[in-house]
Amino acid sequence: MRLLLVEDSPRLIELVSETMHEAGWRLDAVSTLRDAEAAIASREHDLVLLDLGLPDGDGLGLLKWLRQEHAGLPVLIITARGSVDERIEGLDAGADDYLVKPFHHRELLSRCRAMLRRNPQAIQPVLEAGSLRYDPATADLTCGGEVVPLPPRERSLMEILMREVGRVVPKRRLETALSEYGQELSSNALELAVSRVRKKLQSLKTGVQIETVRGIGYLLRTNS
Amino acid sequence: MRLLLVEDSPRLIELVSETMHEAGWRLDAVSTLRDAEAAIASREHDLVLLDLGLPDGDGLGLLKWLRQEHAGLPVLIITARGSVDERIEGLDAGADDYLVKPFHHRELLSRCRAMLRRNPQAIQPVLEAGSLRYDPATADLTCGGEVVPLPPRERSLMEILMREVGRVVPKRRLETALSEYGQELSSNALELAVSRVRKKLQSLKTGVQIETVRGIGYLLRTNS
DNA sequence: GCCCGGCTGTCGAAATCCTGTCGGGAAAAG
DNA sequence: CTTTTCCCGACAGGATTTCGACAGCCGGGC
Repeated sequence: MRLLLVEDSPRLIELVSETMHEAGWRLDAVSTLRDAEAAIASREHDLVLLDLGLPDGDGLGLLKWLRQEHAGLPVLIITARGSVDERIEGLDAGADDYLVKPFHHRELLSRCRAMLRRNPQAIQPVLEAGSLRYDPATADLTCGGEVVPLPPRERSLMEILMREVGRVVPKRRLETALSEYGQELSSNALELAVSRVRKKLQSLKTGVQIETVRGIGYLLRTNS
Repeated sequence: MRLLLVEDSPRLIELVSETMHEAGWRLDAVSTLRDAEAAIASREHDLVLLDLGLPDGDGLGLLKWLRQEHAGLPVLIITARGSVDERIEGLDAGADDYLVKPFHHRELLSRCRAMLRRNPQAIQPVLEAGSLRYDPATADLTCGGEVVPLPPRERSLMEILMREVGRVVPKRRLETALSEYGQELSSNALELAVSRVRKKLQSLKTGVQIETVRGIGYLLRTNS
C-alpha cells in the first residue's frame, strides 16, 4: 500500500509520513504539481493526499486532470481552506474526502482507511502463500491467525514477494521498491532484510520460504 | 525480459537504460531505423520503445512494417510530437501506447509494465524440450520433475537455446545475450558454458543435446 | 533528562558458488 | 598436413550471498 502526499510544508510532510509509517504504509511526498503529476502517472500509488496551496499552482487543476486520467484513484484534500463553499468546490472537483487543517493525525488515518475500504479498485485482495496471509490495507502479516510483527522494511519485502509468489523478483526491483522515493539503499540492506525475514519465517511454520536465485533475485516459494 | 530502444539521443538512451535496469530488464539500444529493423528481425525483444524522430527517417514507417511482420510485438512510441492529431496518427499506425517527451522515467516504467501485462504473448510460457522444462518465472530448469540447478550464465544459455529448439543460434548472438550490458565476454566463455551445460545434460537423461554447428553456432536438438 | 527497545545500518568473516585462464588435445576444414 | 575451431579438465581468483556482532538512531516511557 503506497500513498502519495502532495504538500510543500516539510513539517506536515514529516507528520503525515510518520502517521502512515505507523499504519504500515509507504508514503512518497512531492512538493510541486509537476512532480505530483509525474508520480501519479507512474501509477504506483493507491491514494493521493493533496494539499491545495502549492507553490506552482492550485491543486484543483491537478485534481481535474487526475479525474480524467486516473479516474479510480482516491483523492483526499488536505487544506486550510475550510469554508463550506471551498469544501464543496473541492469535492465537486472530484475529491473523495476533504480534511481541513489543522487536523488530528488519527483522523487522517481513519479517513484514509475508509477511502480505501470503499474504493474497490484500490483494495488489493489479501495475499496468500502457504499459511501466510498479508492484508495490504491493514498491513498485517498473519500466520495461521496469529499476527507476525514485522518492521517496515521487512514488511514491504514480504508484500512484494507475496504479490509475486512463485516468481523470481529481481534484486534491483526489490531494492527500488524498498527504498523510499529517491533514496538509494545501502549496499546490503536488501540481503539483510531477506536474512532477517527468513529467520522469522523459519521459526514459524509458514510452509513458505525465500529462495535465492543467484545473480537474479529472490523468490518466495511454498513448500510443496 | 528484453526491450529494444530505438532512439538517437545518448542522454535519453542512458536514462532509459538506467530505468530498465532498475526494473530488472535488459535493454538494447539502436539509433537508426536500419539497426532497429535488424534487431527486431532477430526476435529477441519483448517490447519496442520507438522514438519517431530519427536521423535516417521517420519511425512511423518502421512501425507499419513492424505491424505486418511482427504483429504481436508491443510498441510504445516516445516522442516530442504531442498534439492530439499526432497521437492519433501514432496509435492508428499500430502503436500500443504513446508517451510524450519529456516524461518521467517512472511513468515509462509503469507503462511498460502495463503493456507487458496485457500482452499475453510476452508472458513467457514454460519452455520445453525433450524431458526438459524451463520456467522463466521461477528460473527453474527441471528434468522429469527434478530441478537442475544452473548458474546464471548457463541458465541464460539454456533459456535461449530452448527458445529456439531445433534451430541454430549464432555464436555472436549467444555471446551478446550472455554478456551483461556492455561487457565483452572473454574469448571462450561461451564454449565453456556450453561445455558445462553439456556435461550436466548428459548426466541426466534429458533426451536433449547441444550440437555444434561449426563456424556458426549451436543448436539444441531433441534425440528422436 | 535518561534509559530502553526496536529498527536498520556497518563491518567483517565465512561459505558457497561462478567463471575465467591455461593448455593439451580432438575434430573439422581446407 | 596444416590451420582453424572447438572441447574440456584442472585450478584459482573472484564474485555473491549469508549472517553474527555490534553501533547509531529515534521515539516512548519513566
